Amino acid sequence: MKNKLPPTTRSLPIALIRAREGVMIPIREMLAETGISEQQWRVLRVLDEHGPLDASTLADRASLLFPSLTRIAQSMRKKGLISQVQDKTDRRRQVIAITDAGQKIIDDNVDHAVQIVEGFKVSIGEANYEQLLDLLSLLDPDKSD
Amino acid sequence: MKNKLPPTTRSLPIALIRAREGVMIPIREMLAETGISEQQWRVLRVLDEHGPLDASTLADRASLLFPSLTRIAQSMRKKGLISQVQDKTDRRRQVIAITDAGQKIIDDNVDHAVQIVEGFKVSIGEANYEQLLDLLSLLDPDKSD
DNA sequence: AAAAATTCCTTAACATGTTAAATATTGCTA
DNA sequence: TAGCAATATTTAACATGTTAAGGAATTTTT
Repeated sequence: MKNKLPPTTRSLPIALIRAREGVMIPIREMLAETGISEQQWRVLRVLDEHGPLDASTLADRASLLFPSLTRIAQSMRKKGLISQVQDKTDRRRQVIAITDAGQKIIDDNVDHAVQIVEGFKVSIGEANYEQLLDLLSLLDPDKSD
Repeated sequence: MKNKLPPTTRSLPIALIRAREGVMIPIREMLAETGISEQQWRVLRVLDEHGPLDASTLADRASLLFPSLTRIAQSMRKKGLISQVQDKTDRRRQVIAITDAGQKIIDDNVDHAVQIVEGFKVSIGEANYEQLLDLLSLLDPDKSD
């Protein structure tokens, strides 16, 4: 009656959690010094990459659920890391942009972040690294799937 | 000054989150019918697989942080899915075991769960599936790393 | 143009993630 | 054996994940 399922050590959801734990260790170390969370870092990176965005698009690109983004945006506004203004043509939309203070956090940590990424490539091998990203994207619900 | 970092679409932490989202969709559907959470399902599966365990080992194998397990175990006890007794030789330890009611949830859903796993293998290819698990284990902090 | 449906965002409520502090038990050491 | 360190678990506090409900603005329908 047992053993129909793969052992938990070979379970895809658990493997994804564990891999994420491993990946986040050095990143958390970096962010601890800056005083922002991993999610806030993602918001800043997406805004840096794409420029001002409406909240929906931002949440989507930063892989945050909408209610989470609402709260995170509130605290980031208080810290002065982002600005948020109503869109003039569609007043339902909130347009969020990175501020100078937010940009400074990105700039101050880019080198360190690049170093961390390089560390992963060295640790598991560049080819494995790229292939892992390819395989993961196969599971991404927003892509071909 | 930009573009030192990979684009967020090619970021390993974000790719791991998105992949997990995709993987969890059919599993959440299954669990919604049973009334237990994804974490509670992991606890049941680990207990089914290994038998009674002390809380530390259980948390480790279910990839849960200790405080999370404490709360989850409380609610699972209330539901009658697990039992929890003090270890007699070391009264600091709490030994947690699956109950008949908990076992029934596993038994009632094994076939569905197996189907979901098969779905992933078909969707991305069996070889890719196995290789993905191998690559993910390279990032697991509790393993070789 | 008024009513209904849709879209975008916020709020609410509860579970979990995360870090730190507190508690209880055991083991070690002077 | 009294006292201190180490271990196992719980509790606390706050951020985030998750689902559902609510509110405001826009679009669609009639």
